[in-house]
Amino acid sequence: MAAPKDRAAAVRAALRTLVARNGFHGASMSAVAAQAGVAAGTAYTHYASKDELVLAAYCETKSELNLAVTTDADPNAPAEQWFRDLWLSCYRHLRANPEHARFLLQVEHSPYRARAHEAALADQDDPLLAQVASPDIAAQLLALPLEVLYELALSPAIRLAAGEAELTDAQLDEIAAACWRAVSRPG
Amino acid sequence: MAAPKDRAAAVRAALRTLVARNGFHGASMSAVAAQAGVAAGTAYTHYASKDELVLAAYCETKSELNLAVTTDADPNAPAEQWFRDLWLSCYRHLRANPEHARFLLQVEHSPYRARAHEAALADQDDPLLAQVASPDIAAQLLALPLEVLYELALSPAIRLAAGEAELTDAQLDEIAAACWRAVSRPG
DNA sequence: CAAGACTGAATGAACATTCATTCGGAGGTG
DNA sequence: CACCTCCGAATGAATGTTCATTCAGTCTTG
Repeated sequence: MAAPKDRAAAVRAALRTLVARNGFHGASMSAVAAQAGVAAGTAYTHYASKDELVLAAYCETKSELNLAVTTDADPNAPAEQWFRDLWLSCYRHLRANPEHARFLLQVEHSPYRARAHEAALADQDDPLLAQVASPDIAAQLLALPLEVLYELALSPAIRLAAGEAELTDAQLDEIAAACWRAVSRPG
Repeated sequence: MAAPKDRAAAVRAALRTLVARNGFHGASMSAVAAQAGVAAGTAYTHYASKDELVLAAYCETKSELNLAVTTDADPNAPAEQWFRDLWLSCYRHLRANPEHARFLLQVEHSPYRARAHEAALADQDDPLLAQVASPDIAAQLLALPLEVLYELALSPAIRLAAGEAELTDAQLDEIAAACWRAVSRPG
């Protein structure tokens, strides 16, 4: 858009913006190209198809989130504090970029879901998985499938960041604590 | 489909099935009509547009869920038990009808979201809201916006029901308890 | 037989994708 | 330095397809 430098990145960002705002319906390739400030054909010099572009934008978005989250949380800290920092930085990163949150949710509930997860795994392994597997932390978590723990713990952060509600710092601390109460062994 | 009685209902069900399976992309009006076993024009005898059909199918799906859930949970029981029954019946109803779960999620993360909520409110008031507002129960919940409590408590039931993972009864009890731990006042 | 439900081919708009063409600059040549 | 030649990125009008919606006519039912 501004910098005529990386047009592929501009196209990815434009797709993310339009999908977040108007859904896949409202994100035709010509609308995406217009939003990116390039010609209709340009997207196809970088991505073979719309599907490929969607997957690339998903991987980029997810990897930015991973970066934000793993930068802020110290896996050697006590598990409860590690989780709190993780949760809050996930929420804050997405609240600062609500389009990212809404795009992620939309892809993850669409038929792209399976292919997107596959592509994201191929793109980079999830650094979060490694941290969760560490003995200190694993010992304090419920013995449930990772998918379930994810739904209880981190997924609320994404959905709340995508929502309209404005939450105070105190509320966020309370919610992060609530998620920790959900996934950690009681007592 | 089976009964040639209520074609409007058949069309709603067909839309739900196709959207759940293939997303809004894969649910063209002609595909929906074919799935419902009627002609392309027939849907328009009952609904003025595709949007109207989507909203009607959403309202129907949501109201069936409401019915299942409020039948099983006794608002006069102790709050913890009330919640457990509520959570489990929500999960079980949707697990028995995974297309309902996937359809709901897909609508709620699409640009239909706002209009769908509006339509569902107009269609019938949410009996859950009344129960949550009752003093016995409200006193034991965290003082957070309802939207937040919903994300922490009931939303995981829907998403887990939409997922592929098979969960045992013991795991379900554990997860329902985890959600209750999240939204109830600790101590 | 009247009124409505139903049909499915027809319509025009919108879409993803293609491709003949243009553009800008890197490198070679005199 | 001026000039020419390439080359891949970028363009945007054109293409063929698919879609939501319509409607003239057929069938059902009371």
